[in-house]
Amino acid sequence: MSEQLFPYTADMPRLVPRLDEQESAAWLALVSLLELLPSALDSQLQRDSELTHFEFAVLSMLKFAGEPIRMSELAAATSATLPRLSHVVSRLQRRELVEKVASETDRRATDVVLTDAGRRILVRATPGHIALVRRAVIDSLSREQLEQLTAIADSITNALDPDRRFAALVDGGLETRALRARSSTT
Amino acid sequence: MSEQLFPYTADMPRLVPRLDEQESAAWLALVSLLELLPSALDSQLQRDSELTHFEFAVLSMLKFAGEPIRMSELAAATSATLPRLSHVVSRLQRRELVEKVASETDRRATDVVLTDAGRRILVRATPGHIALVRRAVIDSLSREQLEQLTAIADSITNALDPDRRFAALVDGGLETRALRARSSTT
DNA sequence: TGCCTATGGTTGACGCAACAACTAAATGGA
DNA sequence: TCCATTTAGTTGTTGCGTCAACCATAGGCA
Repeated sequence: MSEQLFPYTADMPRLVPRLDEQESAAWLALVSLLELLPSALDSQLQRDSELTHFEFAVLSMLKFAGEPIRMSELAAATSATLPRLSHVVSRLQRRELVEKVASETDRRATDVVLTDAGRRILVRATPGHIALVRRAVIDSLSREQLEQLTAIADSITNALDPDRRFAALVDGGLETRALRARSSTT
Repeated sequence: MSEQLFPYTADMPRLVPRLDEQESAAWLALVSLLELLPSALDSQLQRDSELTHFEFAVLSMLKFAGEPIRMSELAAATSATLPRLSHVVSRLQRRELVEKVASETDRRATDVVLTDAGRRILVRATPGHIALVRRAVIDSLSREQLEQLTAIADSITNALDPDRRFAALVDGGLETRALRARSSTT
């Protein structure tokens, strides 16, 4: 009788140990999540606000920062590559949701700011988005599971990006900036 | 002093409650994961085996099943839409990694099987892929966290797809089939 | 039998992302 | 000062995914 039960436990050269049943279950569950959740986010935002989830994240970060941000900083904050961000920001600029400003301190650099229109779109898009996030994620989990999820996701992203090149910058760079920008307008 | 700390706690119409700090942390961590993990999987597989992660999943499911599978069944098993799968299977067919067979019982339906070449590619691609999955996910987590992850991911996918239209079919459809197919060749 | 709807799947157009190649400006020596 | 290297960002190409439209068959049911 064969022991070959799950796809990822299938026979293969044994340089790397196969996944046991528990590991396999966790991985398959995660893979399903990786397929389903992003499309759900994109289609809700696209339908209701003509934004991709990534565009929404970019606008959110800009609003959070409250002042112009370097492209490279924004890329790190959204876990994206610079080419990707560049294309997205160009599109958002064409729609007049953001503005590009040449940096004065470094003439290679580009800073990005949210326009008023961008802010309006974002504010309008947010409730529906949060509703989905709640329905799909937050409300399906207990408080304990929320903490577990945070720890688990952090472990994985840390393994994928040990140098924190794509770290969310919420603490560190952006956060202190955001507070500064905010207090200066108070 | 403003309490506006995280993007998702930003002010907005209050029809839907904002995320508190714990919810926000979990969500941001998950979003980073959703950006980083898929690209890591795709780029490893692409580099080493000229496969996307989704193509790998399709081939895996076919190997697991051990016999021709309905397109629609395969779509559910891989959490994909039928158009997406159709395109992918056509590409895989062009590369002679899978074969399409007209079903005899239902003349609208298409069944898909792994070719020998497809099996070889898959076997060659698997160790490197598993190595990444281990390095990034499995080995970063404790046994307890693996169980937590399974439960959490299942809750979320269940909320996103309550009718289980995109359920992995590992138990139920495919599993029993796979066992049957396997015992018939013993 | 004939129709009507539902199901299974394919196709083409369009939009977004990855990758590589490129320009321009800054930095760090010799 | 001059050159080499690194950093910041943009652009073009190519490939994949989504969506809508479509065709063909199956399954009621009158």
